[in-house]
Amino acid sequence: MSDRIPNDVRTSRMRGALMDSARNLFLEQGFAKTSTPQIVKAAGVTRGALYHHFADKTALFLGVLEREAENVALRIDGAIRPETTPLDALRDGAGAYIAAMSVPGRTRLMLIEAPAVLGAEPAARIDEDHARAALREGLEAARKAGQIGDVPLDALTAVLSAAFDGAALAVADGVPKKDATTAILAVIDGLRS
Amino acid sequence: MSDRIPNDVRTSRMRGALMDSARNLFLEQGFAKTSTPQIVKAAGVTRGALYHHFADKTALFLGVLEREAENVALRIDGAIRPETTPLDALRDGAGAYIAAMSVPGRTRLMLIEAPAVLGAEPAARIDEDHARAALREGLEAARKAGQIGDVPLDALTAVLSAAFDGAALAVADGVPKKDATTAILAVIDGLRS
DNA sequence: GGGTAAAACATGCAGACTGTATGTATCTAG
DNA sequence: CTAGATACATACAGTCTGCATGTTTTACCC
Repeated sequence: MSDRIPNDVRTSRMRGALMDSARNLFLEQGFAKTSTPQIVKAAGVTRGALYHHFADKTALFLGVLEREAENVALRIDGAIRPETTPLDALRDGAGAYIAAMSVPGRTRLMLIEAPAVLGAEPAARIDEDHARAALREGLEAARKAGQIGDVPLDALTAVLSAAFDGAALAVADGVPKKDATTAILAVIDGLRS
Repeated sequence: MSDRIPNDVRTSRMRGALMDSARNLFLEQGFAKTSTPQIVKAAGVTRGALYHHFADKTALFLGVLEREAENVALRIDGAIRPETTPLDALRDGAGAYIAAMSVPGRTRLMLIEAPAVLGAEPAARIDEDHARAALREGLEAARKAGQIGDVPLDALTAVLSAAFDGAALAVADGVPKKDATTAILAVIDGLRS
């Protein structure tokens, strides 16, 4: 045949297709209720392909999750104007985070299922590499600028990150986005010293 | 045999034994990695008994979870002295919550797996009936007393509840309990108007 | 207190899923 | 062009969940 496809592009296409199908199904049904036969059927391939490219079902989930986290982090970075004060940057970032999380099913995927499927610490590590890193740097900058008091940074990052997640989940549960944003901003502003 | 046992006590004993075994295994291994054969083996009965008393595996999990949430709520209520101001009561409650959550595996069970297994809203409803109710009332009282500003209560409750959870999870992940408490108290104190 | 209905439990079975082992086609490199 | 590696398909073993069907124990009524 004349349609020779190099192995590397073949691989990346297959991995992409599997992750696309998996992402859609995970967003709709969640991880547990999505079976590998369903995923490969939606992608038009067989389970052999899946298990050739991913060690197991959770490895596929991990891949999906990392792409998702990157997209969220991108939207946050895009929302932060460089000339603002650290605390105002946090405020902007909070709004962008809530907005980015309003993609249907995304809160369940990233905030509910990821820790359950991968374990709390591995899931936190993914967040650590993306949105949470921005949060921690923001807090550090705010403290160096004297905008917030002397609170242990690791703990404060964890607590605030969870507060952001709570706001996003509340929105997904029907709380008006405006109210959730008001609440998060009240918490951030409260840190001001 | 002379050891006739009335059905109601038989039922409550069996349900209790199953929930005890399940709780231990869930705390150790998590929900997904705990099989019903394991649970009934630890309880010294068969799967028939389990499926006679519980509709399915998640119903058993629900029972375990409700008992756990009650115990946590009890410890919080016990820590709040009635004569304190609303905001100080919140501070005491926060400490008690973090302490109550330090039972090994409890954060994973209640904060990680419960939303994943039961869904975010049903899990929140359980919390709503226990610890979260106290939080909301505390916030309402603090606002009526003029201690905190005018922030939408539902949203603020959700955000703060998540912040508490984040503190408890951070402790389970190795953050010093003292640091986590400091961070949570900083957030609570920040609400003071 | 005997006997029937109902509840409590045990056993056996069907369907589905995950992960792996093995087979075949396609690509790569010398 | 050919040997070997890589990509994928097919087939299989083991395990799990939920249900259906048995057996035993308790409840109730005459």
